Amino acid sequence: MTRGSVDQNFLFTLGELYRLLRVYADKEASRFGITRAQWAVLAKVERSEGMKQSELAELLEMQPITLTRLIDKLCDSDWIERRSDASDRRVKRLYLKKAGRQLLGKMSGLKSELTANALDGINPADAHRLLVQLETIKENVRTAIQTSGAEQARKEQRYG
Amino acid sequence: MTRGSVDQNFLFTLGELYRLLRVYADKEASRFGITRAQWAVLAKVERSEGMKQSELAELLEMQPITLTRLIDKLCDSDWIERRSDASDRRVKRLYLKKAGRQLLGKMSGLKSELTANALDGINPADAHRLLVQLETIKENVRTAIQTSGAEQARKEQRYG
DNA sequence: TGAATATAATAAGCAAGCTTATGATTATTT
DNA sequence: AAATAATCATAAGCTTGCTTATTATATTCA
Repeated sequence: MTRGSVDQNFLFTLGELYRLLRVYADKEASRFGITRAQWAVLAKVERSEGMKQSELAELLEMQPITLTRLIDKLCDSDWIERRSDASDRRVKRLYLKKAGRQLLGKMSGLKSELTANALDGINPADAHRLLVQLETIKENVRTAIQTSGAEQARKEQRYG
Repeated sequence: MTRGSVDQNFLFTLGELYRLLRVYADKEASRFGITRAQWAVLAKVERSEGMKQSELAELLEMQPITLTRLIDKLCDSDWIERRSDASDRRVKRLYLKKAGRQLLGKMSGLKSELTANALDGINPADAHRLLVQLETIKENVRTAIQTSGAEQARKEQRYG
């Protein structure tokens, strides 16, 4: 099998899968009164409480302002809270509140269920390899974005 | 390696990768005056000209109205055209125009380049397997969405 | 010290998804 | 034949991404 056939599909297939998965996860998560996007943020906060918003945005590969608005909603629902940093008054640090911790507890089974349904028919070893490959690709794309940005800057400097 | 570790990551990792890939592809596609979303539509039209909008929306896993707006832009740019169906006057069928065909020609190298950069370090056999797995997962999720919808309807009928 | 620069969070406005609703047309049923 | 249901494209309004700009605060360095 050549790379040609992959060329034709990888980029767009991933987009289509993402759309489906979003619909699916949103639908299931809505039973808990939360969206998939908010859930992703809440789950990351659980894994590393006390982070700055800017750090969290980087972990989630999203822009700070995008995160700000998601956090607004999580705070409105009393699942997390912003606490001002003592030594740097620009910074807000994020902490789970009791209701947030309880919600995550209730939702832990859902994530397993969604993942299991999505990966149905793929054996655990393959599933693991798949995940590793997705992480590799993430890293590649991150690098490519930086490289193409640098390329751009270089050209602008030369020709601008 | 157990499925547990995959549980913790698959769902959200895919979302993060999608976001990165979107930024990357949009950035590169913008050199051609097109967005990633429009490009995906244009490429599908190329592969099967004469499709109805509703068929295309299904192929792209997107809502008809979402597609309508993307098509509006592709038509504005004179890359494709809507032609009314002779036997069913509700239907519009989509055809590439000359400029669209030319644009796709110019962009064919870009798709290969983006894919190659993203899949750097993954050998062709693995890349192929990855793509097959993504298609499997797409099918699984499509099924899961339908199933959970049916489940819902059944419950509503029973308890509503 | 004080001015320039960098950083954290937010804001405003655009893009492209979604759901729900509507009008036009076609298909089906009675 | 008429009534009912289904389908196609579109519309309006919401969400969650993005970019670019603003405000407050920290840091650097001359």
